Amino acid sequence: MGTKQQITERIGSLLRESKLSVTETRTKILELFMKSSGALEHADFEKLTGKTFDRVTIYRTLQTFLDKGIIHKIPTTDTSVRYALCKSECSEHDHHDHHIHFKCEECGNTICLDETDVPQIHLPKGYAAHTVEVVVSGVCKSCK
Amino acid sequence: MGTKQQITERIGSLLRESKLSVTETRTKILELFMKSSGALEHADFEKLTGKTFDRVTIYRTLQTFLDKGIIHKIPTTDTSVRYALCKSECSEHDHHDHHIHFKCEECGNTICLDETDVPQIHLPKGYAAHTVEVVVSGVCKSCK
DNA sequence: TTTTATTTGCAACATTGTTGCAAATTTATG
DNA sequence: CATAAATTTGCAACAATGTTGCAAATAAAA
Repeated sequence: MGTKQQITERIGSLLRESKLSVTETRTKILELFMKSSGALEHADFEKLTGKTFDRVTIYRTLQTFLDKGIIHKIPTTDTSVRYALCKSECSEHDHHDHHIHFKCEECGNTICLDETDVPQIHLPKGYAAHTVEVVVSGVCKSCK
Repeated sequence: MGTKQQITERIGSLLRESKLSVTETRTKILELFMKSSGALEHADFEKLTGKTFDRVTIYRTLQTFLDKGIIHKIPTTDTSVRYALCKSECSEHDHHDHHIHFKCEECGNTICLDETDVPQIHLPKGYAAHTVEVVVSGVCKSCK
């Protein structure tokens, strides 16, 4: 984890690497991602920051992070959109998140299982796969 | 496929089997599902029916169909919710849709690949899987 | 420190989804 | 087939979520 100071510095470099200005909103939101054990959705940021930031700013910040390959979206069957930090190998035009996602039916948390590879899918003839998204629902380690 | 007459009868039985009244809205929406090659989302119904039905009625109809196991949801990374018909083996408390979903990046269509099984996922110790959702993006047969 | 570029917050709006209730339709009953 | 009972529908009103333009504030560059 590291001290608060170290985290702030790490966030600073991450933003500068992505050619983004280092602002309070961006720093705070990245901090929340790093502290969190799982994926976050828009509403979480308003709660966790106590409405310090405008809704619009949060939307725009998340979009910017997506564009720069800092975070990725996780598919859901409801209208919420969940986001999680990408691994360091991701960049603006190249996502390398070849992991699956796990949603716990008990605690509601969604986490990235970074060690669990996305399986090979054997598609019918004529179909070309580009990306494969896997979301497993069940009971997580902590809730078992 | 069958004649219009036959489809209407099939829909009637399906609704009665699920202990639902046979109404115009429900018949029309099921008809659209059966005609459609892929998954549909709420907005499609308003378009396809030419605003014949109230938004609220469509929401409630889709929810009812979900509850009865007539349709299922497909996960997405945006705020839209996509629905598709379940296979005949599904019932109110028992879904048996063990297939993957394919979203074409060209035509935007989402389809159920009924012959393609959901792969076994080997989770880390401590995790219990309940359902596995797989959505593959790429280029479909027709767009290739 | 000043200039320039970027980001933020506000207002206003668009879209999507929900709830209560009266009217209309469907199903059950005599 | 007519009527009663149950269910479904449409409307109005609201809540939540997401978007856009623009002026003020902040960060980066000079």
